[in-house]
Amino acid sequence: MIKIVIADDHRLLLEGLADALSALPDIEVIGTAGDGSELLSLLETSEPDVLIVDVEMPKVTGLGALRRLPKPIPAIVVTMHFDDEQREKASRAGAIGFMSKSTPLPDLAAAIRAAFAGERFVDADELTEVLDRHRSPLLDEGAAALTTREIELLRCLAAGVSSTEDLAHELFISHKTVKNHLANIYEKLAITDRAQAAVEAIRLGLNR
Amino acid sequence: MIKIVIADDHRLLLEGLADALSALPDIEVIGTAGDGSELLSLLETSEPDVLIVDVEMPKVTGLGALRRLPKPIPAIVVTMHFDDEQREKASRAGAIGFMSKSTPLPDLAAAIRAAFAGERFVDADELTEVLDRHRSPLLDEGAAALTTREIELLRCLAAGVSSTEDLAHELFISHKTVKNHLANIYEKLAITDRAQAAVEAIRLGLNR
DNA sequence: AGAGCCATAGGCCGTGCGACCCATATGCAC
DNA sequence: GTGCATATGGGTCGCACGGCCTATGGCTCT
Repeated sequence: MIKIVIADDHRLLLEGLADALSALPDIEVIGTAGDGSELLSLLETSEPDVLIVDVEMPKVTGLGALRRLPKPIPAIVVTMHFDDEQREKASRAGAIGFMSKSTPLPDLAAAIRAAFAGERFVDADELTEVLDRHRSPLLDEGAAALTTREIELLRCLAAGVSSTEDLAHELFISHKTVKNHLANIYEKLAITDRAQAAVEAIRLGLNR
Repeated sequence: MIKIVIADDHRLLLEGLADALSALPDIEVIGTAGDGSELLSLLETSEPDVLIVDVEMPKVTGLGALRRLPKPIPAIVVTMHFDDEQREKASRAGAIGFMSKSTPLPDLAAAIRAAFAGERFVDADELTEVLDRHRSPLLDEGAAALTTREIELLRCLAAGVSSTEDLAHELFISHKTVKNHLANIYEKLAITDRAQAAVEAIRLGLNR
């Protein structure tokens, strides 16, 4: 029996989903929540095997809740509008699967079982996308355009060298040049500051 | 035959070491460098299997050079004064082994062979240290003292939420409180800004 | 009843940072 | 040659950030 908790602010969908999933022989809905904070307090007392979480919710969003799980629980993120950015964010917040709200129920059930088994659920759309991404080895659009100097700078960031002056000293250039390189990095990676740059640098494996 | 390059600013030690290692049947010293930038330019033309690098060097330090390797090469870091912080930094810069300059030659040779074989060389001191660290599961002194709220904040940072306003919105608190939490985190982890905090957060596994 | 920690909130100050400019030199492509 | 990208250096401006301080309410432990 797979114990699940569902969080969605659309009561109708929430209850319908709970009913439908409860009807399945191997799935038991042990709780539901209407927003992220409800979900979090619910998790203090119950221990589901899998979470079904809506992205868009009042108070604490689904992704916000995922980041604040007391301990990691496989989560499947559900959403209305599914663009790549959403998917990316969900993935980074720790979601193990992604589904559109228009996904047929059997597919969702399959995703739940896969998540329970510790597998990462991948739907067809995502699969092709991931394959595409890995074909040009791993690098996202912006990251591919990074120059060698920019990568060196990101390496330093990933190693904890963060101040302009330290970076300038480490790379033997003026602090002005450091700021120019940083600005270029921000634009290419679509980020705004060095904290995000450090995160990206590590995600791109530049800390190794 | 294991091809190695040695970088050390103490010429005597450098040459002595090169001679001694060359005398070994399975090791060939294909180049030496007196500082980090020499090392880097040397690596543009030659392809050693293993690097021996001194931490303290003029111009580009050993660790700085390691971070800027065109492609990853197993490196053994050598140093005079060997404290835990040095070791930690070296490890993060990508060093595969660490040795004191007082290490007997056969041990260094063993480390080179291990590095060449793709193994991670661990000397006795380090082994006990690592075991100690893993006994109290992984957390460094400061990290153990982090409160739940501080960890939530670090999670957000690791997820790319960096601005004070965004963090405040994500955690449903005032931006003043965010800054207080951040200041406490900085002190506990001995860092100075959110870029370093993001790096630490990921290192502590808070992105999962 | 006190001591201590945590989470919350606020004030003040100096400066580091990011946004937006421009300039120069080099090297590569066509 | 004329471009274009890269690496370097510079300037200005306004705001966000980090450092340092006080304060209050809730909670636990003694």
